[in-house]
Amino acid sequence: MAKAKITVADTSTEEKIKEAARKVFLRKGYSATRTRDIAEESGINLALLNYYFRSKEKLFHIVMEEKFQKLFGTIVPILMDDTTTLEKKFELFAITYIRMLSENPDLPLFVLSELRNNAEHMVSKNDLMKLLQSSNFVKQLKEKRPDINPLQFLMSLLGMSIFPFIMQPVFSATNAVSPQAFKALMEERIALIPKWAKAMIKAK
Amino acid sequence: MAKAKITVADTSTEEKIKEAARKVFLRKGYSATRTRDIAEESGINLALLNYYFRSKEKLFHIVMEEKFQKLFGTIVPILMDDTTTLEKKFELFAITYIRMLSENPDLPLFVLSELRNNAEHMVSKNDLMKLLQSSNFVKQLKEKRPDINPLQFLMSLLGMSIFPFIMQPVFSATNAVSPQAFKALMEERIALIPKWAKAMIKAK
DNA sequence: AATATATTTAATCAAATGATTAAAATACTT
DNA sequence: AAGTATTTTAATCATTTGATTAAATATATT
Repeated sequence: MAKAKITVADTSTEEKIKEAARKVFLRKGYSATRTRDIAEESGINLALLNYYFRSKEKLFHIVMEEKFQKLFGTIVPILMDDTTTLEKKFELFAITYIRMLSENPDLPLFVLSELRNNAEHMVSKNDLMKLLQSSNFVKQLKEKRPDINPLQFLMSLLGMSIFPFIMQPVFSATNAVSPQAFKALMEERIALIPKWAKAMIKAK
Repeated sequence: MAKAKITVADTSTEEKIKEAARKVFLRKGYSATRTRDIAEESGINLALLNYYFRSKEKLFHIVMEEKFQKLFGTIVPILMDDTTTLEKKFELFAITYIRMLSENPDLPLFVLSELRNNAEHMVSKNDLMKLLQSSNFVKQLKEKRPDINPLQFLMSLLGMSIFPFIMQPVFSATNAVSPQAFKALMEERIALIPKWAKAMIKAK
């Protein structure tokens, strides 16, 4: 009944299940994932999943929390920094975000599509948007372009960065863009996005 | 055994089921949707779903085909048109696409997230990308900016347009942007996107 | 070693779910 | 109206699936 409190360094079973859960949930989403998939993927007995995490739902919540943080938390420090110029933020944003997404290509679709159904899974929900609203990035945007809602720029930056990864399934299935070609496109994009962002800021 | 071949104008039951299927599938996705949900939503007996469509899978496929076409087919005529300038295409694209998405806000997340799992559901897959590759839009982009892969511009345009709708669940759940405010932002975006696109094309 | 505690396993439950069937109701044809 | 085909319904199946239980094994504690 009393869970594994002692076994702190135990990354063995519990962590194996979590790792498998990350993999399967991210690939198939909550509803299409069977607890048996996770058990099989991690090579453990099905009952252990419930022994360690009580339920599919609870395990999912842990994964979701991690991934939400990864998807949106990554950019926060960059946008908050009040020692960098707006232009520099564009550059840091692009390189950080595109690189992170390249290593976690199914992160956006996972988080955003799961959020659609269960908004209650939204972690640190109030924090995020308020944080961004009060960021140095937003302040700088307002100074440069007081005529445009900063959210418009933010959505564009995020969209230009995230959207290609959301489209990747389409590219793959159509054989239009090979994985290698996609990777190259994303590397090229790291330079393009800040260039474009600067042009957008100036556009009248 | 012989299905309804005679009743062609019958939009009654069959169409009622399809309409309910559109609604439920789009809101919850394939896996989270139960055939009983669709039956209840359309007010019909569960067995009728299988009577008319054989299986959940088949019914889904019909809906998916429609929605895929709507998400990507909408822009094809605009991009193919060789009587309009590149700048005009930006404008037509933005107004057409944003307006369509405003009326179908959960279209992108539905199509793209379902496509992730079942790429086989991709309809007219070869056609789409080849069509775009040979479009007047791509030709014009190549002329103006031979140094940049046209796909980079296309992804940005699509991303800037589609991404806000994919983010909508986040906005709603965080109470950061009310539905009315979102609608206003999107209307504003209809003018912003072509302006930005023009600036991006010129950016060196 | 003996005992207690924690972990793992195999078997099983109960509910949910996609699908089918046989009968009833309705519509159509002659 | 009678007969035939189509549509609809209620009941039921067979699987799947999340979860539990009780026993077995391993690990720690004394």
